[in-house]
Amino acid sequence: MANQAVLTPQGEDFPQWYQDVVARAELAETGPVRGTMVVRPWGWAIWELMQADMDRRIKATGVQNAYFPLFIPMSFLEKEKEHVEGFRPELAVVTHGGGEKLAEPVVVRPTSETVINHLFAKWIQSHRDLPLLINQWANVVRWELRPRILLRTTEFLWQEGHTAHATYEEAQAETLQMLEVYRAFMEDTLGVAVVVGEKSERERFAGADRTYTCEGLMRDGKALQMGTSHNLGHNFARSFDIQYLDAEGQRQYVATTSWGSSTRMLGAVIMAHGDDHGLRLPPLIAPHQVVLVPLAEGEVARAVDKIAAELVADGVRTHVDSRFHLSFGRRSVDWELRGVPVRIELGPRELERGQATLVRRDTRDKSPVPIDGVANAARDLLDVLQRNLHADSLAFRTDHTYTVTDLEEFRRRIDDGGFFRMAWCGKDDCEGVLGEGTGASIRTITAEEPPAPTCVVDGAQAVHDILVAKAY
RNA sequence: CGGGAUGUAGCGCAGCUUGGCAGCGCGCCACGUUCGGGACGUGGAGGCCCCGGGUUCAAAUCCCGGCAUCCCGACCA
Repeated sequence: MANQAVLTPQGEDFPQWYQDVVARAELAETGPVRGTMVVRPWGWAIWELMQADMDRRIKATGVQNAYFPLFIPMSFLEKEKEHVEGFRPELAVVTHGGGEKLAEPVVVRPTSETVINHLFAKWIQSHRDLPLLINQWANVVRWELRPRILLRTTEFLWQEGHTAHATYEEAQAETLQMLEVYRAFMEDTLGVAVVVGEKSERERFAGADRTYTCEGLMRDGKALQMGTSHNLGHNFARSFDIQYLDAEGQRQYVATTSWGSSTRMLGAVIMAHGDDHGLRLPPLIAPHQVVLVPLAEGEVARAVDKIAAELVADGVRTHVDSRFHLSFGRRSVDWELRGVPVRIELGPRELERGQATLVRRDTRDKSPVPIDGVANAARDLLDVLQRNLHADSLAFRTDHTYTVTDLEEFRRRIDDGGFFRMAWCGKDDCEGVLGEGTGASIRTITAEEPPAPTCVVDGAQAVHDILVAKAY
């Protein structure tokens, strides 16, 4: 009891309860170099399921996986002016190799537009080579000043998609298609309700024409960017001279896109679904979907094994916790902390009555179920949980989205967290004013009508509906 | 790079003011009793007190210098 942490969200800048869930669910820890992360087996097992699901969705759009180098010549980055200016402050630069000072420093990739576009220029000759749709799963390094475990780490693992198209319009369509892939993944697989929208100019990816984002709302009221999709227009094509011969025999620049999602999503799942008892995992990404906890060895354990076999036969990821040297309470709470969606507990008295206890992690409700039907009941519960977590997340976001028409009201309430929906004229100055002293930024520009006719900042004609929040 | 703090057992910390045997909780190991929501008892293992220098009979403790990490700002998937 003494060491039982209270995981109540603090509403602080970086809440202790989040760190507690990460640590006590044994998901990840900090590496030896500032800001690096170690993903522990349980966290990695979750990540693998997320990765497999995302990978399947990406490939379903016709994208192929490939792999590109970790080291990029500095000169590659310098080819795209905005790009290098955007990333320079957070580059890890290698100056020595093989005991010698390098003639040209190489950077550890912060993202791979430059090296991939360099190769695109070689690979693309004809309009028949287009579209070229590539994705890579890789680790990248950004020397962030303020790392946060899983949410912003110096090194992180992600997928980055890079595509080249014959026209700007096709690139735009690809950008939006991948945004939709992300949205569907976040909502259907992770159970996190997200807002999709475009980024403002100052939030845009360095080198992009247009940047789109999926923003989730975390339990502490802060927004988190969970995936981005960029239309890079002809910017990189010109810098890297990626041209093709069109059907009329004319040389044309391609239009490119890039889009990415990272291990940050693991942090997002914790922050969006975690509660005072630890992690709550959507069944689709739960390494164990059902854990069975027998109270005793012998007859009870054998009955549990039989239920487990039924579940396995049904394709349910099942685990039997036979750590009899630990108390029942410990075994039970362990899986709760780790977020396992459904538990089946069976004791000797229950066995006599022909019943087992079915426990769901989302609500923590327990119910007695006949042993004969408990495997089916557990399997059915998985679908219920998957939907319920999303419903919870959506309800939370709806409850914490406020329309404001007055700048003072916004300033007064922004610290309480949530999305603030408002009308905006689109001017950079006004965005600056919004952020001043509030620490908030425009998270998305949605496709909806502005909620008021005039900009909340300067009273000019409003052209955008924006969502503003504090963010990670 | 500015402001604040901290480095002591695997983890979390006390001890420092006022120098005098290296401590506590958790975890770990052994045995026993337990096991329906983070069990208990007994016995054990585990230390470059961040690093370097200085003061002193004596330094985790005082002084000087360094390094590292964390928190708060600016930057960011």
